[in-house]
Amino acid sequence: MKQAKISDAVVKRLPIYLQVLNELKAREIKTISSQELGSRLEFNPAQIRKDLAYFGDFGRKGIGYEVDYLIDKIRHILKINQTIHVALIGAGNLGHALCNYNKYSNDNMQIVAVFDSYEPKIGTKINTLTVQPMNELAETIKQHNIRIGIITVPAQEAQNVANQLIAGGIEGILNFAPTILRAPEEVRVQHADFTKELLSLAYYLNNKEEEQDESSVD
Amino acid sequence: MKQAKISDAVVKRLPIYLQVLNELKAREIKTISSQELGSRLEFNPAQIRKDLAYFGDFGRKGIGYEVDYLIDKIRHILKINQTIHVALIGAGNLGHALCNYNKYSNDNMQIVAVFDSYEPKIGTKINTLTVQPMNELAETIKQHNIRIGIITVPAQEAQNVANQLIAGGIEGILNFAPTILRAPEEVRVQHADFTKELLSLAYYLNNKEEEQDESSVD
DNA sequence: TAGATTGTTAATCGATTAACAATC
DNA sequence: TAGATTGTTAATCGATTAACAATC
Repeated sequence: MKQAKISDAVVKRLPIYLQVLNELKAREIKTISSQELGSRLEFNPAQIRKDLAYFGDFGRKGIGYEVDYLIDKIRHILKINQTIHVALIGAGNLGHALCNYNKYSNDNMQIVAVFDSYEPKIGTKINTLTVQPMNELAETIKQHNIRIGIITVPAQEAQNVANQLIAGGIEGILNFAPTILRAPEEVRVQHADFTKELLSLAYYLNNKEEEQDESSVD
Repeated sequence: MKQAKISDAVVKRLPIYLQVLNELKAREIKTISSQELGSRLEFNPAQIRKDLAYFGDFGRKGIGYEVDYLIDKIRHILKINQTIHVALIGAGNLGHALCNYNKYSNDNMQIVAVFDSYEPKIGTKINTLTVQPMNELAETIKQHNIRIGIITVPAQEAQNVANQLIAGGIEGILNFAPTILRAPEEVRVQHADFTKELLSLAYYLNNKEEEQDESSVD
């Protein structure tokens, strides 16, 4: 265990490990080696061992990692052993989708409040939650000890919403709007913009390795 | 212009550049330097110049980059000057959200068919599209020259859907299901799993730099 | 014990950044 | 011309991988 500063690359991989481990658990596999975990993920086994070793000695030489134990450790590292309260701003289709995801996932992120600025939506229900007006945001954040805000409003409104979240004392933002948000350093902003994923996917369509063509761009 | 092989890191940044450039264009800014683009994105200017220079000499010394011209070039690189046909599998809330996004975005990705395996959904409409049964997938891919498939089904069904897409001759998959998909090398799979983003966000909540605590994990 | 696999150090690889000649 | 900014080379930094002693 070192607890130097952990690189973003490592942190990004932890949820991936967790995902596979959960699948292994569901299949009642008790133990896994970095070798095998690596082959499932197409990751280098040494990388996996190194990533995990940043946080502790979770494995056993000659044996590997115990699935249940490792799940628990990673959940602990990611803070999802404790429940984290989340607010969602933007009660559109995407907002609905996220609320549903929420129901089924077994991590302890919980959307506890939904907001929208569009008058007719206020007071409507999403599952058990009632859509609230934006002017209740700051108060609700305090009341429910909300630490993360998810932004699912159109791009033009996103910065404004972000500002309100920040003013309300939020610690992290997951932004689905296709725009760059400005935020103070102490507020972590994560961009979950699938249009970017889709566009970079497009790049690879005609660029399958050797068939690259000097003149293609120009 | 070199056209060696371009690293994933570079390709990931192109859509980000495009996004900012589009915003600049909307504000009728004609020209931008790597310096200023960098300050908006908190990217290093040299990195931006280098990224762009992989694809051509798009800038002008002493001046910077012409916004319109650069947009056009990046769109070209990403292949979104041409329309790319997309199929969406899974007509839930997330599927609906993506179909709507589609309407508003100005890139030429177009969802031209929607599929679902759940009987009652088949024949219902999402905007102008009619939800089709899975057994029409392969045929429709060919008919409409569909190159990308978006998977928005539950995790347990995702691999099965992916297999059908692959069998149908798809070139790229954008997977929203929180599971690892197996696919042959020539099919590019991009994971757009926001649960992972959310989880890594959680990590940073209590780990704000110096307040890190040796004993916290153990 | 012999075989397997970890945790970790050292070597490699690749990506980012600094610096600067070229030039608009 | 003088000032600005590119494209690109060289230097730096960081992340990945190989290798192996420790040990279950």
